[in-house]
Amino acid sequence: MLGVRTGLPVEHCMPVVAGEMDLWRRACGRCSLQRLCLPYGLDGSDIMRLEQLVSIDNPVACGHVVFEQGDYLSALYAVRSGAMKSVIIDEDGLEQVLGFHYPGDLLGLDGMADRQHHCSALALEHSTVCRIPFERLDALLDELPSLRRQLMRLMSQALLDDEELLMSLGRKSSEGRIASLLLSLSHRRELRGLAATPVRLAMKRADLASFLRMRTETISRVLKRLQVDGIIRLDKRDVDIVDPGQLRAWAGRSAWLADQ
Amino acid sequence: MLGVRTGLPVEHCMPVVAGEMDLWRRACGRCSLQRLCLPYGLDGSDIMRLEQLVSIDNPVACGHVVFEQGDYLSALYAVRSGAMKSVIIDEDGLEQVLGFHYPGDLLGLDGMADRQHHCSALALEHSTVCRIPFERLDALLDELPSLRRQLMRLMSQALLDDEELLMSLGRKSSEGRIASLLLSLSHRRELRGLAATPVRLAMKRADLASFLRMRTETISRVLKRLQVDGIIRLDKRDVDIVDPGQLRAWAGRSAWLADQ
DNA sequence: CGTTGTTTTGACTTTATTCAAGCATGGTGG
DNA sequence: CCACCATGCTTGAATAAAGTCAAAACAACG
Repeated sequence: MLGVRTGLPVEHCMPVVAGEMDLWRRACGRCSLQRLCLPYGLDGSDIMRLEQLVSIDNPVACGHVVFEQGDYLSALYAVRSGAMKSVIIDEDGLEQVLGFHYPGDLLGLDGMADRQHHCSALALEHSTVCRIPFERLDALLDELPSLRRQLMRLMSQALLDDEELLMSLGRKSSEGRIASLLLSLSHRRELRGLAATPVRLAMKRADLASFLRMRTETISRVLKRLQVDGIIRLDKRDVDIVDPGQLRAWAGRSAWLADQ
Repeated sequence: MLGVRTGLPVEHCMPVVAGEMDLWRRACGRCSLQRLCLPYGLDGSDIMRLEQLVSIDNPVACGHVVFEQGDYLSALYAVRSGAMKSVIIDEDGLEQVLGFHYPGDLLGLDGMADRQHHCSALALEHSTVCRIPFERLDALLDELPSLRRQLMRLMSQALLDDEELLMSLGRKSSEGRIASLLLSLSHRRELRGLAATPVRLAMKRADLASFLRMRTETISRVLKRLQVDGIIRLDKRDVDIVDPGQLRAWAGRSAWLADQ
């Protein structure tokens, strides 16, 4: 049903649960993304209480926003299907991509400190999100220790992810950065029960460039080089990882020597 | 007392409370860093309960570690005086600096997900830290909603800080990155009630280089350029910000143009 | 089927890195 | 107390990697 509704290819419909009419409110308990998302670690009755706050928003069309930088943070969001990016627009109006987000990822965590969104989240393709009203979540956190723990785990994990990004941006050549990104996208597919290898890039080259701090031309050239070397096979936005070993070698190879 | 004990210049002794003998256990309630740290937002009796877990560790000598990458996360730490850096050592043994930390900053947040430290924290100068045993903190979080909220605020803020760093690494020329860092260090001084301008760099050039993803030679050259332009005055590790306006201009100036 | 937006390619330039010395500084032991 | 060594910092010249600009090729969409 939802699958039909969203009209997405099968791999983007992971969180769909078949059956009843009003599954909107009871989505978490049956959602296949549970273990990546807020419900992980909760027992049955706790999940039911969580479900009572969560609502599934209207689908978001490609290019449309879920929330905007500067918005009052009235809710957190979880990606349910599709793919999103988070961006910051600076004073000069330039866009910086901060991350790409897939089903199960929580959005808005960076705005909890001052109840304000510091980045915008927008869909890279037709997507759906779950809305988790913040006030009610905040109240529930004091009642359900396991929910509190899981949210903190997710925040801690987000910090870790940022560190990993910082690491790869810091030490790697442009091929290394692209290699890292491709491996990361591939790994995220595996976490969601999908095949590791044909990775579809939902974002355009300019988004990749912004995220990896390079120019679109460089992205293009590096992808080409990786293809020529027989490491990937590239067809528009579909990347087939032919030689994961060599890709990992690139990702691990530090561009610079140590200083100390 | 503590001030004498640590033998630090006055500005590094911010959290010191004068008077009684065993103030170790009652430090939070009187600590001048309260509003930057865990106790913020707690009422008197809650602070007392927090204090019961917090202990002040032995001073850490310059270059020594508080915890090491890979260690079991038995506690979080708060910087009490001095300055620290957090680093990750990768497979090849190369060190990447992830951040610099000042009194009131919480360390170890990125390891809460899997109860394991993912980076090492070491002192850049003689420093003291407060130790917050994780098990007991975790238990207390379920009892004190305001503590739970403050910890989440701090984690959210840490995410925001990472985003800001990613922004500046992404868009700025090498002068811009150094300008951003100097302004950030200066701002942190202000947050702690110190004068904005003479900023002392507790870290060596190699640390700055690793953090800002450049080479020590480049750091050297850029600092020189900023001095020649009359924006800063540099004396070894002391930086006097002569023209904050121009420094901000550099920090804000994007190195690259937008794409689309 | 033309208009628009995205991606690729090529020639050229800039910027930061690399390599190689040289200069301070601070601590140690003779 | 001073020579000496280790460490950290600076400087200069050559190099390479990635950025810029311009244009063409390609895909998508109405």
